[in-house]
Amino acid sequence: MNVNSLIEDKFIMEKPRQSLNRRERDRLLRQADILRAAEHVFALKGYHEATMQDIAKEAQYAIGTVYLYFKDKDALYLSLVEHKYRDLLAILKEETVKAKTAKEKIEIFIYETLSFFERNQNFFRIFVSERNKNQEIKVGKLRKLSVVIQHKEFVVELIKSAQEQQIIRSDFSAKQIADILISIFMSVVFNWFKEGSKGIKNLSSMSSFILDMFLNGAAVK
Amino acid sequence: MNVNSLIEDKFIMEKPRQSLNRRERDRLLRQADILRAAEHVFALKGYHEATMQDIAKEAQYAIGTVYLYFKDKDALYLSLVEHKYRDLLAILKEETVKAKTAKEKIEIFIYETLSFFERNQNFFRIFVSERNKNQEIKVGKLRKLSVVIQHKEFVVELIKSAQEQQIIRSDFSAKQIADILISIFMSVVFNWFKEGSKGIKNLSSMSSFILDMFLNGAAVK
DNA sequence: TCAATTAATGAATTTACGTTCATAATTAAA
DNA sequence: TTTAATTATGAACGTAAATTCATTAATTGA
Repeated sequence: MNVNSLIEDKFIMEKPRQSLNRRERDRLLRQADILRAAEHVFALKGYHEATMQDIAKEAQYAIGTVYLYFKDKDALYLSLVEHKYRDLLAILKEETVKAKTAKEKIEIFIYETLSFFERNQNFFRIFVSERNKNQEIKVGKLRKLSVVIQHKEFVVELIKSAQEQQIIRSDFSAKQIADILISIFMSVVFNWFKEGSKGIKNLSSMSSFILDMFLNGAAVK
Repeated sequence: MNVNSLIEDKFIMEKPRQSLNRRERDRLLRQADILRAAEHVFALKGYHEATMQDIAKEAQYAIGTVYLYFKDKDALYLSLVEHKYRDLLAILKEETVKAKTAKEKIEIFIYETLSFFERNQNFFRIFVSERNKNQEIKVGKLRKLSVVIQHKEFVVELIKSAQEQQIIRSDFSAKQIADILISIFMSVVFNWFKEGSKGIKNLSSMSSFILDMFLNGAAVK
């Protein structure tokens, strides 16, 4: 073992490492392809009625290929939900720190979430059904993802600090009120999507409607 | 054909009619058994993960028997949803006519719906998922039931008359606001069930919380 | 260019139901 | 009690979808 052989070795080692990295990149791109297709199909049909064949077709791969990238249907679905929630949470955290008051934070939360769903309409349907899954006693085989829980906790924290700042009523738990905020939000977004081209509301006016409804309710003042 | 033969005929006709009625009664009782079991299983597992075997077992019948009473899984599910919605709607209509103002009607609506779901906790889960089905683009094979639509329309009418009486804001459609009311309602009921024995709130206090939240929002006044 | 390695394919297999149906048990009629 | 009619049963069947795997295609390295 002379110096040369060591250099040689290192050189040899480097190459596979390089090509492995490229492979990994390609692999991720293809995974992303499949995730995009899955998002579309799951949103359209829901978890149970979406088939792996549907997803493979949408992604323009053979069905076997899908299984090279995801262990099974479950893993594919969970990976999808996880990625999207992660993106959403990252945005929310990044944007809300900029605000000073709790009320501003809630405003930003609503605006950024709306804007996220405008860009990810398909995911909105998955978000809704994922949220309902939390509400079932028996969640089938699909485990509750930690990002989903983190997202929920994030909203609860927003409300909690608003309660501390006397902006939100404290006669009910932050959890209860956070759920109500999300409920109102989903109801409005759903109607927005349903109306489609007709009721093109801009994000700001929708944000303020949701905030107004949440803070002040539906009564004539 | 003399008079006697006519009388004889009538007598002969009567008997089968009688026994048919008893049979029908028995049949309905057994159907009700199966519906009860189905309600339990569908609530626990959701439509897709509930199996006919599960339902048969819960009802303590063999699987073949279930098919003597319901054409298929779909028919069983739809029959269940239809029965329950019918009951709920009947109560709501009966009770709300008693009120004079639109606000009173909304109060009664909330109270009676809460009280219905207290008696039909299993059905609440089905109600929630049925409601989300309406929100899907592609509803699979399960058709949208007219009772479900009627229920929705009922709520919209409540809001519409409240808008006419200047109780509810009119800057958004009755439909939009009705959806928000239902959303808030479901969120609160869900939390109520989840808390279980801990947070035993009585119906009246919950009703007034929902109404207060809906009319006045979450802000500190 | 030519192995050799890696990735893609989709037919074949497995599995999990929904649904049917020949058989048995029960009830009613004679 | 015997026979006929009705109801219940669950093993067997069919189907659709998830998953696997032998084969083929593409890529890489020498």
